[in-house]
Amino acid sequence: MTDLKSGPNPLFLRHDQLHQGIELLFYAYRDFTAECDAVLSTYGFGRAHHRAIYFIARSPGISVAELLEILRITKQSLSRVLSQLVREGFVSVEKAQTDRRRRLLRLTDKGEKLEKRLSEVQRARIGDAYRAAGGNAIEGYRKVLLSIIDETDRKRFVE
Amino acid sequence: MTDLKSGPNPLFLRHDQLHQGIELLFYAYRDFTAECDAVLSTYGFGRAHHRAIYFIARSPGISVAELLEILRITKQSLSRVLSQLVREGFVSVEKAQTDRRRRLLRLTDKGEKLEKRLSEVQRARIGDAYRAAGGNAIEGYRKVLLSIIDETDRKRFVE
DNA sequence: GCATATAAGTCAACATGACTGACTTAAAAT
DNA sequence: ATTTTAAGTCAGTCATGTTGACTTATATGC
Repeated sequence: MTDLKSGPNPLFLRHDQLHQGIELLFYAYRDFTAECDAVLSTYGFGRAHHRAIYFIARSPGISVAELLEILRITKQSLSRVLSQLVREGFVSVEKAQTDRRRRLLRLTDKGEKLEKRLSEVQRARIGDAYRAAGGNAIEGYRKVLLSIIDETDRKRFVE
Repeated sequence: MTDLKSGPNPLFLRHDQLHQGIELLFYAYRDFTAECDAVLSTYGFGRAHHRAIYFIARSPGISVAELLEILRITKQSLSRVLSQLVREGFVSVEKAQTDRRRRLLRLTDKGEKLEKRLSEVQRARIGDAYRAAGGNAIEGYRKVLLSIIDETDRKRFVE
């Protein structure tokens, strides 16, 4: 495994450096999601509900199709959690004015309360990490994760 | 949401900056795992098999208890995938010499072949991202993710 | 206006991966 | 000899993902 040089790129990466990067992502995701999972379970919800709630909160009035694109799951999978969230009064649905086939999703007051609670937990964790790592590191974190993401979805992060 | 200053910490973080950090992690994890999932499904395996294979490869001779600590799942969940991997000849088990209750796990040649294939996919993705982001960014990525991880597990990354 | 395409929802069936709690077995430690 | 530990197992449950086929309503293009 003692790789030698490989081309003009000055950035030489050993396997163990790459594995460290892989494992950091695994452990961070594991711990990042665990906290909210605990809150959600007290509502009888799971991670799938959280994802729906989260992205509806970011884009009030998002359509079902748009949400499916973000989550990359099947209509059936989303429909299960979505109809549960609507039935229990966390999410409201209204027909779009221009295209009345589209159903636009919004959080109700009850939904917003839950969303705030969950987002506070996550903002606290990432905020603490950002502060511990420092401003320079944040930019690096963003750059690397953005490059990991499929090219088609990177445009979601233009500011 | 136009927060004003908050204390002596010079690093001021707006909600939308934190949400960007949260979403980067979501999309990156989604895309990072998707590629391997496709390979695994051709073997009739899932993500859980991959995680076992991956960490056995990193620590040949790891015990079941150690693996459970890393994955933070129940014995039953691990046992299902592990016994499947052993039955199909991807993982071998031997009793520890000193403590014969402990079962030490190793990849077989067949298991190593699969592991190499999966790791190559992941190393390529993270390697490309590292190169695209640059050496400085890598350090930032590491710092932030390390701070997201539960304190008890950070020691896994001392070099 | 009619044919086609699209957005959404639904039904049935299934796989995977997580969980709990209780129990067994073997071996180590006290 | 008793207790603790490591591992495995049994039985049942739940959440979240999948597929494929079908319906309904609406929009769009000819």
